[in-house]
Amino acid sequence: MSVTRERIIELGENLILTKGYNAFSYQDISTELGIKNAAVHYYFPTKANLGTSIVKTNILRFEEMIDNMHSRGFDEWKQLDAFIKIYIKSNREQKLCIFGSLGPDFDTLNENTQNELVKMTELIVNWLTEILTSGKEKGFFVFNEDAHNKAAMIFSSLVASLQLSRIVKNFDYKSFCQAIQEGLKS
Amino acid sequence: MSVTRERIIELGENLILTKGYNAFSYQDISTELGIKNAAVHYYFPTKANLGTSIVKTNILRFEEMIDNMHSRGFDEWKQLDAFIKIYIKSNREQKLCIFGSLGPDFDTLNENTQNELVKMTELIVNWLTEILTSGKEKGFFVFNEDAHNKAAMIFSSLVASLQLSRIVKNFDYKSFCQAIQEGLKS
DNA sequence: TTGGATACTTACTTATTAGTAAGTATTTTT
DNA sequence: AAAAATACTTACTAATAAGTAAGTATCCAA
Repeated sequence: MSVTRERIIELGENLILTKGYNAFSYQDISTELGIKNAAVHYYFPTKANLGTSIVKTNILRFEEMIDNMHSRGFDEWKQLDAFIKIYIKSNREQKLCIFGSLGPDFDTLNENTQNELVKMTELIVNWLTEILTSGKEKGFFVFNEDAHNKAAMIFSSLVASLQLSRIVKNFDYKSFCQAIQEGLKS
Repeated sequence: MSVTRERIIELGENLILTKGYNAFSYQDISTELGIKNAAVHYYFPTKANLGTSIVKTNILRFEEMIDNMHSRGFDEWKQLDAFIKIYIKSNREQKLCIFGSLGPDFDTLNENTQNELVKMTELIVNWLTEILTSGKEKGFFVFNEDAHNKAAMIFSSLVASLQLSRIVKNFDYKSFCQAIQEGLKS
């Protein structure tokens, strides 16, 4: 596939994660890549196409990560840890996650982009619910809440704390993530 | 104070909570109020002025709620419950909260709006930290995490789950909030 | 070597945006 | 009754947005 196409997706994603979907323009992308506005439209006729492709890329990336962890035989702790490490990296790079960025703009998104975002979100929450359930069965995790609620709690915590971390000074993101993990022990 | 001015703030806030800051325009407001574009600029010369006023209004509203709860002698459980009820109401109205809406757009906001948003966020998180701390001392709440992290966890959970609720079908927001409260018991 | 696919650029259009200057009607104050 | 403040409207401007039609250069395959 085209290098330019991939760079547009990468840059578009970064723009969504920093400025938000409705604040970035094709001009932002074309200027950064040293190409013209119309060249971006050549690959992605509409902004909705680009948005949808970015979410689809995130879905693929997540599915690959899960496959990878399964083939490496990661246990529930290791899987949760790998997931949390994604957020620690995002925080280090001063970025939000794709759900936290696109979520608030949901109503303004194209139907296809909305559908992909729903798919991605359900994929993540269902996966989290599953590893919490099996991890609890194996005695790894201890919690009283319904597994789906617990998954939603952990996911929500990670998502919104990326925003908290940008806004509240001296917010210790790593310590926060450790607290989430500690909370699953006793 | 002017009725129109207050209606602009109210409508502006609703637009932020549903479409997001960068997706709403003065036209949206003027059309809805049956006035002209320039009339909105008469009260709020720039969009940044309006944004800042909306956040300031939220700060005042929150401070009034705290004062009110103190004068009514609310204990820590009742205070937390009142706070959570705000979110349950927002969810019922299919709205996000002001932090969850403006947070992702932080970098695109005017400096004054940013400062007010920081103020509001610290106000909420510090208040939550305080009632968690005193509630734990009194034996009301049980948790092992650092109080500040626990406050950030509860706040983040409430914020991002409003987004989850709009996106994941059959998400039971009330049950989710109950799980948060149950988690503070044993 | 020629036809077509690929990867763009040039040069637009149309719509929407935030914002403003100047004017007007109404109410309030002096 | 006159002056001034209030609450707008009219009529714009300048910038930026998404999007498009038509053209060009390069490369690859038949």
